[in-house]
Amino acid sequence: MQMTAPEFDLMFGALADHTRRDIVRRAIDAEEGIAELAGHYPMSFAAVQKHVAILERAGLVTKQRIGRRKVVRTNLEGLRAARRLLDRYEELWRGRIDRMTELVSEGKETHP
Amino acid sequence: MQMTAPEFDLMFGALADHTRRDIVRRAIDAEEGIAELAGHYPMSFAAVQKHVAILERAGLVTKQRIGRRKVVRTNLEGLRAARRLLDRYEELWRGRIDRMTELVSEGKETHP
DNA sequence: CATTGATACAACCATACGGTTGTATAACTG
DNA sequence: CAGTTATACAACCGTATGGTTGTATCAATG
Repeated sequence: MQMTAPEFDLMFGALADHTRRDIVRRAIDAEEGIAELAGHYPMSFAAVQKHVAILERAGLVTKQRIGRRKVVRTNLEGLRAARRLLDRYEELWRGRIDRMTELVSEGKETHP
Repeated sequence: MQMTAPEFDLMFGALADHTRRDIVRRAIDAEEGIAELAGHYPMSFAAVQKHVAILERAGLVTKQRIGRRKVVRTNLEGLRAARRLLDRYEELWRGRIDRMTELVSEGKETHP
């Protein structure tokens, strides 16, 4: 699953809020509806609802209707997409170290 | 290195912008000053300078004076801190699967 | 079908964000 | 030390964000 820049903007933007990260964590167990989630935070139901909407737009959670509730569930693939980008940066870093090492040993390699 | 919620806010917030992610990527090689970085983007020098400041405040890059330039360098530890949080979420997910599996096999275990 | 419970959505407010221009400071160079 | 280069910072502007309250929809229940 290949992500575009604006999708990453949404994803990291969604993760840049403590309440939303906590919702992601809680929604891993996929047990609570929005009203239940809202009970954990010192803000209105509507505010939490907006947070969930932002997470949903970012692809980090989905909502599933169960009875009259809508249970919020974390989307593992979304989390993985974000993590993979950070992995890529670390790979680039490693590549840089490799290039530096190669540069240092170049003398040896070209003049054995 | 243990991070607090507001630090993660800054970190993910900093990553929630395409230009800033690109600066992080470029700064892995730690070769360019701010003016050189600014050359890559369709915006003013001051705008790029502000982006770098945001990345610096988030602990994702550092600046090192070299001559009259200030070379921007990505801070690997910052990237790792963000990645580790996402890793933790995935572990929680795995734990949930384990608990579910355990629950399912419980019948077998208790009545062999 | 009227009521209750859970969610959705619009309007509004204060503050933060991404960009601009302009001015000031630091460090090399002649 | 005068001039140039690279960076810093303040002021400003439009828009997005995080919160509020109020109203509307939708599903289960008596």
